[in-house]
Amino acid sequence: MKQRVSALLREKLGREVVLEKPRDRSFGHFATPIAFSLAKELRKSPMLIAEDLASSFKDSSEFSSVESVKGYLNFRLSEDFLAEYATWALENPTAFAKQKKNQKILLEFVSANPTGPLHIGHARGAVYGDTLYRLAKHLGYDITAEYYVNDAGNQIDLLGLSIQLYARENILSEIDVEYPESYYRGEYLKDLANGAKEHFGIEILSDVSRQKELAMWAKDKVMEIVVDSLANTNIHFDTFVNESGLYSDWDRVMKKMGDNVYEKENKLWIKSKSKGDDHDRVVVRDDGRPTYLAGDIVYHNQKFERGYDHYINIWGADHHGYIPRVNAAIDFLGYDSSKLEVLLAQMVSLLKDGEPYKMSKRAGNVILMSDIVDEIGSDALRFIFASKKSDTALEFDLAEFKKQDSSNPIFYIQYAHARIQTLLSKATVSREDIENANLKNLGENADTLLFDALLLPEIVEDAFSSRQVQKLPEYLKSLAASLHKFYYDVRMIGTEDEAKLLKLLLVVALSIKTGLSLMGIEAKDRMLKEEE
RNA sequence: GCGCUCGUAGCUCAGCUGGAUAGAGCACUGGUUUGCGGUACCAGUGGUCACACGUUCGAAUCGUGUCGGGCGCACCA
Repeated sequence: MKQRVSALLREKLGREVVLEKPRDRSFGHFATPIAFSLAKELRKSPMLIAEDLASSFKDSSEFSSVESVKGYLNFRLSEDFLAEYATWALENPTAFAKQKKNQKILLEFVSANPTGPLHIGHARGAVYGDTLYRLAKHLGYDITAEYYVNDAGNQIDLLGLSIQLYARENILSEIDVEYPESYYRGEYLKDLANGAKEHFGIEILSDVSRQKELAMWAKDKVMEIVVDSLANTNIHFDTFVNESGLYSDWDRVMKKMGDNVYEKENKLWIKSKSKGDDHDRVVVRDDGRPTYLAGDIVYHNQKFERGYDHYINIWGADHHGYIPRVNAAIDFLGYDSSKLEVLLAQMVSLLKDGEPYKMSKRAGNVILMSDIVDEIGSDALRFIFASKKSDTALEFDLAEFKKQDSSNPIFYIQYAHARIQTLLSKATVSREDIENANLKNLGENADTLLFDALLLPEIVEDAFSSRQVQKLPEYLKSLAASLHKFYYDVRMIGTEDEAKLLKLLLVVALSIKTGLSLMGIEAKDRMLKEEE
């Protein structure tokens, strides 16, 4: 709709026009302050310009009125235009708000180390990434969701060690097991230790020389746990790339970097400082082991060789200092680093009884994503995280998070959808009558609701292109509110307008359902009643 | 110290490519059924948009500075 209106304006004025939502709906559907910016050039008062423009739209069929108010230009779409659009949407529900973009995007997110289950901090990036993915898919982008598995390096050795330590104390009942500070703890080690015992035999639990073997087996098991808990939240990946599989390409990639790599102190460095990084960075240590960055260089080379138009990485905010060196490496490889967009998901900090609650994988007191999902459900979790702007640090109380009442708007939205289904089931007219009804002369309230429901395509486009996923839940909340209000203001069943009013509700339901599905949430047809 | 980022109602957060009286939910107060699930609706209380200066016809929004919070400043991932 908005596109249509801007196109008309562009034609008329020969320039791009900023369209905005009027503060008050009585002003119309769209508004523009264009007259203010024209005032200077034309040396006329904004009021006069707006008047002139308004009268020039008198004959257009898209608008029922175009008015100038205090220099603003307010547009009201015609009933014909809205009715036609709504009818089209109902006839093509799967095409509603869809587009066909011509761009191949690689989206990498979560990419948590396979050393333990996902905790609540990972959930934020996971929800954010998956929502972006769904939006992009709907908008017709050719997008791939990828998980980078860091299955090489110290943390994997540590996993093997941690399993053995757990087993020695709890399965082999050794006393005086000494724990280094950096080992992992947590319930999941128990399952891994028992699983290893079954798979390899009990000896592997105490044989230090087999730590590596144990770790390589365990990290795959951990990945199964991770994938499983993501799936429980409706998050799926198209591809997984293992760090350990990338190093066979090492020599070729280094050659590609040319003289941007040099040797010093028996280590290998890249000249990232010349690209704005604080220092040059080590990629291979003097004992020959590659650093974390080494893996990322090979990985990003592989990404760019696969030939996408655009790359998005979602990282935790604590990795932001890492961006310059990765960009430097991409440039050195001969690719355009501006094609890589890094989105940072800010930290999630927890409060428990009003006190900051420190999670640490190594202390074993992490709040697992799967625990929260068990407790409040995937829908509520997704809604909460998708509602927050990703670049704001988030703080919440654990108790608050567990509440399942109206303080969580997902229930409010679901209720709106369920309410519509109830009304439809009580209809005294046939489904066919409803679908064929003419959406005209609905009255002001209904007209407003219809317009709100048809706004979804703009929201989806905006939410994705600005990477501001929270715009979708915001919209759904306000649409649900409009619906609830409408329900109280207007009686539908049994009235002579029943068919067209229910058709209007079908449009609202379509928007809610489509919007929720873009957040990985399924719209409910009925709410479970409390008590029996 | 340097870099990134945030600072909007008691709380959790929207609004930020400058534009019409600063929004929502929660909390608090008071109301709403002869009407389709009251898990809802309506109304009210509550704001120097951290502070200062600047740009502008116009600033929560842009710029500079100050203060405050978070994160980073590894050959850890």
